[in-house]
Amino acid sequence: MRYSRLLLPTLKEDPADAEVLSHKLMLRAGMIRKLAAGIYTYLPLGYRVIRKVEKIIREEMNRAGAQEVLMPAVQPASLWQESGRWDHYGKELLRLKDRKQTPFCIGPTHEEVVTDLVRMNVRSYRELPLNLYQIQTKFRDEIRPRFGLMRGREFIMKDAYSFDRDEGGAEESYQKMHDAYCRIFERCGLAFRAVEADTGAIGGSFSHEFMVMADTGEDAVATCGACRYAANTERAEIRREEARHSEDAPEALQEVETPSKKSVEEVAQFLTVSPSRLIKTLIVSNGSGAIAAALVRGDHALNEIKLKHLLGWEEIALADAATVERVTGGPSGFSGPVGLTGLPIVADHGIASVRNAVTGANRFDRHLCNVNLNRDFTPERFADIRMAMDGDGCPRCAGTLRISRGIEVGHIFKLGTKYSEALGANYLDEDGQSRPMVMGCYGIGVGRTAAAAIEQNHDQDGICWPLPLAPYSVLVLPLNMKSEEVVSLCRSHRHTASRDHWRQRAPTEPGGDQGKTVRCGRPDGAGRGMPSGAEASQREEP
RNA sequence: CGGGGCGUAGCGCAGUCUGGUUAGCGCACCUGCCUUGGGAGCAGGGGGUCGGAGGUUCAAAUCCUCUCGCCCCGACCA
Repeated sequence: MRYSRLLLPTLKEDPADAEVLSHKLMLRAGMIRKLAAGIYTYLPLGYRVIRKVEKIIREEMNRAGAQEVLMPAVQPASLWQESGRWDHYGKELLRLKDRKQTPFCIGPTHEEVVTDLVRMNVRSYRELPLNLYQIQTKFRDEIRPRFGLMRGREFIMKDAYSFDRDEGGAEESYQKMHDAYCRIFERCGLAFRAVEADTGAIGGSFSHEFMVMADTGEDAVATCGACRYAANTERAEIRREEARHSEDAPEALQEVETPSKKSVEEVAQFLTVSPSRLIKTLIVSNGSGAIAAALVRGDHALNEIKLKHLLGWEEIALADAATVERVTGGPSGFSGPVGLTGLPIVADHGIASVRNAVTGANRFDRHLCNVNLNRDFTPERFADIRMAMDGDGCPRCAGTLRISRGIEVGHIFKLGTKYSEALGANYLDEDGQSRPMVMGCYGIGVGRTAAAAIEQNHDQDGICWPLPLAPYSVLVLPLNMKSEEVVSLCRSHRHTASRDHWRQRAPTEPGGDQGKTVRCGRPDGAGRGMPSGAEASQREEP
């Protein structure tokens, strides 16, 4: 491709609406343009990068024995009603009607469609295991699309679905995908980690996320320095420390005035105690009537997902002010466990060791001091319901957890029989018995992977693509247009140039910073992350 | 959906508070000259229904009302 013919609208300044680096650089390097919130056009350069990511994915998926298909983006509501997700998926599911008023949706994911396909066409255990994948545009009507390709509403995703005879087979399929994903992200030149994750709305029994480590990542990851344990903080377990009871003797309960001091910091400062002496009481609701109280230490944060699973709820949110007032008798900000009745109280393990604690008094501008477990209040159960923090104990070994940021570029789930049972995807085993297939599903955000590569590979001058993702591998740059020799050499090889070729042929050896870029908008292709490797000139090398 | 902010040329902005020339500036774009070993220079030029609708006024980018779009902070997720 001749550089001068390329549709490559570069910008010298950051567009005002771009926040993160990968978004800014992709816009400035002329790779993407926005059509609407979270909806982007891929320009020639950007699409080449996308295609390179896809190519790596295809090769590794095929190598792992998966077969490529392409399923419809528009899907009948009836299938989603059958799986039960029409009512549960929420507003992210873009729903529409055709001219006959039949309801449809635009696929945010394809468990329903692929399970339907398989139930109609696979009958025998002889046909299993089966793994089908596709690379396709998805639509999720995200509440807040942001950061360019990092969280779009329309986005390109590779999704794969495995079908096995039994749990053992499903675990093998899962492991194969795990390994394939590792190869894919390695080949993309990314520093990543596979971490244990929550299964979220997709459902299923366990899952791993593939995180590209980057400070701008939206997810927090807890990793152990001593063993291989790594988990999303949504899920990360915390080693239970032996409760170290303080030596302090329990003192008499005392109510104190704390005028307009609501937050932990305010109260701790006002009463001159450490935040770890406070016990936070959070009233949560499942949105359909159920409420519960959660107790965590003042210096800890509630993990709503852990609590949600513990309570067996489908949804969880902090209760609104009116609900808090109704169940505690006091305004929000002053809740406490003492005298709290009529709802389940769950306590984090961390509060077991707190003596003479400070809690809300369930009265406006009042807190209680010297609150003690079992004397003043008794939780119904203790559990791990808080967020892992830097320095917490690893649940698997004696090591310590560290928290870092990551971008979720891939997610694999072991689904079990959730969808095969709902939709009747059964097969006949060797004994002629009908059994539900055991499923897994596996996703990669293609555009997000490209964006993550930029977050991880850039310098002050622009994008430094890992070579396997670079839009072009060589930029031939004739530096002396007056020399017919130089010009004709460049012309004659511009279609066939490869890096190796140019190493042999070009009079000038590429510089030491191949694949690296110099600046956005520079005429040598720098800043778009095109390696400015080969130069043709007549100057003698020193 | 709650909270905050922004819509003026392709991009980045000024002008709006305090209504009043032909709506400006930088980059980009076009033409000519010149230049060409790292984002050239000089001269000239094109491009705006000031997000939209309604209102107030002799007069609206500017004031009022409504509306649409977009961005940021929280719950969702590849």
